[in-house]
Amino acid sequence: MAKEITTRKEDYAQWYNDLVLKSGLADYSAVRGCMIIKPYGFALWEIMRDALDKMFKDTGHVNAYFPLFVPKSLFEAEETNAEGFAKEVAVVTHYRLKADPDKKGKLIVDPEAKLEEELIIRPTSEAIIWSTYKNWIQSYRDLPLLINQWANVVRWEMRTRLFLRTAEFLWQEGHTAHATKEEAIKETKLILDVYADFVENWMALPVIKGVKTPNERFAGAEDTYCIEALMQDGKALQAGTSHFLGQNFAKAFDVKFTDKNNNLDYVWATSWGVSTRLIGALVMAHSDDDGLILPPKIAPLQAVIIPIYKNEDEKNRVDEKAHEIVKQLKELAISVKYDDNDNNRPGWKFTEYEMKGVPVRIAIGPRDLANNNAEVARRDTKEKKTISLDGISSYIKNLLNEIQQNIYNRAKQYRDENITEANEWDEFVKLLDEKGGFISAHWDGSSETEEKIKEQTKATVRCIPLNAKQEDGKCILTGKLSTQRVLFARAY
RNA sequence: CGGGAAGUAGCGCAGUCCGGUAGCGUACCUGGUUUGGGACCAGGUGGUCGCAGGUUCGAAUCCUGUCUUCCCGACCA
Repeated sequence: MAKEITTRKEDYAQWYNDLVLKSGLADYSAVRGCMIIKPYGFALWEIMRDALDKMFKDTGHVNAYFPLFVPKSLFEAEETNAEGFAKEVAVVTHYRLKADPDKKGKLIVDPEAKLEEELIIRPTSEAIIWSTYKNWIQSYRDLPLLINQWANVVRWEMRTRLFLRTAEFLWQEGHTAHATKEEAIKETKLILDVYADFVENWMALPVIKGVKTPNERFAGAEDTYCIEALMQDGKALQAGTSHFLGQNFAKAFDVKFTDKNNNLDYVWATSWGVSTRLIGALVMAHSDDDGLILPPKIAPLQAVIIPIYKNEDEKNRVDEKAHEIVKQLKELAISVKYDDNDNNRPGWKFTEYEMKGVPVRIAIGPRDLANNNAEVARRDTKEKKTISLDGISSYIKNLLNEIQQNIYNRAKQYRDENITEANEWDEFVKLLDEKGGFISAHWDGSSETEEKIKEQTKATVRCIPLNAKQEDGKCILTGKLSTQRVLFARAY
């Protein structure tokens, strides 16, 4: 049977869906817009989560956990934030069901059990966390407070898409409190660097660090920093955000501290998060028609060994060699599986592990045994080589590093080739329609202009790059003066 | 929330116009032959046709209502 995944750029959404569903990462739930992360997908998330978690801890953060339910009165305390999320929160209004008097075996919401105050299911946890921080912070000695939480959140989106936009998703959200504005801004940027480091070095996905325009800013933030990545269909994806919240939440929740000079002041805050959306980014950035391509550093399985045999005797001889290789690879901390399941034939296994994105495949059969060889295939280039069994483990260790680097280089080359400068409006529109990717152009800095550009082209300012050089120019739409280019793109 | 499409076996679909025993592919089970890129042969299991009403001797099929999902917009990480 031929592989069912077919890629055509115009059917990118369908291709992406098929890939996620068939590679064993996730399923759709019967509950609208929610996803089920399958064991393989969760293993991938665990690796990503553990790597990030370590990076947070290495930078002085600790984990905690806060409630799923947020009383409406707390939720509405920070007005900008509340209004920003109001349209997409799930609301709990009752606390009990009862038997339906009209239909046997059915239940109805008990009208007697209406809550005095509705509970919001967190779309993000600023409200519940800051109402708690109020009690935890009195003095500068309590600061900085550097807390992260791994949790699920719910945002009732009109339209959902596996991993990229689901009604419920898993993420981490950091919430920190600081004595000074400078320290809080430093924290915001530190986390941005952590995110960029993780996405580039673990996920092999190059990103652009930047600041959001006021239109795209997180509701309740003073500044939103972000990392932006480019997908293979030319659309941009926001991969992570880090917000400088100023004193907005401290004021809304009355979180004050006494400083060294005995002055009372509001604390300065940050919040930051990345979600299971990163898995979507990974799939869309690296994969091909044959399935997933996972960077070795986050692949749940880095290598797989597939035996080829015609009878028991051959199988026994292959087994012996395979177990030796497994042992050697494990000594080098390489995750490996010997798939000697007799139910599937070798060809089936080849296709299966390619679909799952396993970086390296080792095949051993009688032909190889006779020559003390194995066939080693790499997923990123699909190249196959015959390698001597002597020293094969170190060969594979090097190969994994090479694959990691190659996947990154490939993505970076593609990304760089798809950042195009535009200086005229017609050129700008043409580039968006025909080439896609990031368009680097001047913008007059006004929300109205950004809004007009979005209406006419569906493109938004993805970010104002942090490392942008200063350069005089004219706004792509209005012709007004501008001092630096910003990145536009159509985005997910 | 606006515009389109679809709900029939685990999955993918045909059948619906024109009402008359529930079909195909795949998966699954049994036996045998196979095994270097998703094997083949034979036999078999599995479905109150999304749900609720209605018309009819008879409804997957016609009518009414309803729920859900997908796609395209607006919103969003």
